[in-house]
Amino acid sequence: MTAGQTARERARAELTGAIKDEARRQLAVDGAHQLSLRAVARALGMASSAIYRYFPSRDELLTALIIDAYDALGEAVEAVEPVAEPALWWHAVCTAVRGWALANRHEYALIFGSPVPGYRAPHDTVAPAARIPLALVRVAEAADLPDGDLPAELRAQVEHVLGLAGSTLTPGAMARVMITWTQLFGMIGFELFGQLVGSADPADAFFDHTVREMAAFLGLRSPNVAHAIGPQP
Amino acid sequence: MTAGQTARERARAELTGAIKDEARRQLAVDGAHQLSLRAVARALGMASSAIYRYFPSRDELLTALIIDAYDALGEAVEAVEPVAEPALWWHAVCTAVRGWALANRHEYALIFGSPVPGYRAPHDTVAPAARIPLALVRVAEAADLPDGDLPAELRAQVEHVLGLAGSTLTPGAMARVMITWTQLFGMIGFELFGQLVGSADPADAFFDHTVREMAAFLGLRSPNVAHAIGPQP
DNA sequence: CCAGAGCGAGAGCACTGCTCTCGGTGTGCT
DNA sequence: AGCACACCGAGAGCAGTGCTCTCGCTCTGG
Repeated sequence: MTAGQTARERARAELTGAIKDEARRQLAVDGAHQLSLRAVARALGMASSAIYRYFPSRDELLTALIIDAYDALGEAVEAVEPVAEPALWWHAVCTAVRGWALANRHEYALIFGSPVPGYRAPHDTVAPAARIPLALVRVAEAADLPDGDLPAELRAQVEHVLGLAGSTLTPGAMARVMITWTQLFGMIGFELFGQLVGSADPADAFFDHTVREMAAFLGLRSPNVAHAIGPQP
Repeated sequence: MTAGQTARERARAELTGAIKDEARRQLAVDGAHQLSLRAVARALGMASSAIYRYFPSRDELLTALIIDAYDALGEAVEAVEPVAEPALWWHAVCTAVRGWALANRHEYALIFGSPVPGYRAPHDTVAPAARIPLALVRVAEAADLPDGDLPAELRAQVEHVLGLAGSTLTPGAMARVMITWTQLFGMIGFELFGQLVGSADPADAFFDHTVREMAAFLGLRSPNVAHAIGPQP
């Protein structure tokens, strides 16, 4: 894939990657707020102004990191191997999301926390962002989920989403997937941002139980042999 | 209430309030990231160094704003008048939360988005933060919710929370309240932070439907349906 | 082989949070 | 009433930031 590139192009791609890597390193340590272009340049031994040859602004660098984070999370989720029993598969996918979030909390905060710059350009991020809910849809499709009554307006929206996703789910089932989707990220966000500190502070048990409850809400049959296969640490 | 205060104390309280008001104004316009102590001082016609007589750092100012925001949201939620039918009351409370969030999105992002400074001091904020989940608990107490099976570890946590909240709910019901709590804020956060942009973008219908579904999940009878199916533990 | 695009470095601007010092002023105690 | 002291506002200053501009050097396509 690097064939046909001039030396300059290769150097540019390499340096772009190095800048992102260093930025990601600082992001993981100090958070998005502390990320400084000058500090990145300093760590790379280059003048701060040279960074602007690769990223026109700090926000553009952050946007690039956001897209990469979406992709990393998407890959982590898609790496979950399908299991015949949808409830178990569901549990594995949810656990993968949480595991990635806990392991990369600043990157998670970058994509699911409050938008850091004035406003994010949504169009570059919407495609990689869709990978995670799509993974949830794939699990749901493996089960035979009942439909459900939906108000007309919502039904139209959901059917449009079904078209985008190329999914065979019924609108009622898709709506429930969307509900569990928001629940999952709400719970993980609360855990990461300290909102559970007074209640379900070590959130493992709460997370595990909630995922099961949401699976039941979705319509996935819950495997009552809980001790057979436990959650991955 | 201002009796017994010296002129200096009154002036100090007044200026402290003025600083917070101006900061809140800038927050609402530009977001937390853009909030600048110097700009606040400039707007108030004072030297930037004088601000530090009232707030020792920018983060302290933000923390004060966070606590105020929690209280404002708490008041908005507690201002919801109880209704005899719990499902309706529930709906009103959830709608109040969303309404406040939409009307004060930067303040909402400040408290429920990613923690802006290195790390926030949690202990000053945990008390006002508890007002919102407590309001949800109060609604749940008005209904006769069934219990549910809980793993031992989670059950212990939930019972501890019940003690803190002084609630008469069963552990199973309390756990479901916590699940719906995280769902509610996950959904609102997704709407505010643009995560629903490709799917349920005008989120009114989705929100409305989800609140009803979560009420049914909780065990509140839906007012429009004769006898909704209760949750299955 | 050479014009022009790409590139790195440095200086510089306007801004930030924060500190320190310096006078003036209101306050509580004697 | 007088006074010591804590409090307060202003200004200068430090270190850091994002970003721009200009200057030479180098690699590249024609």
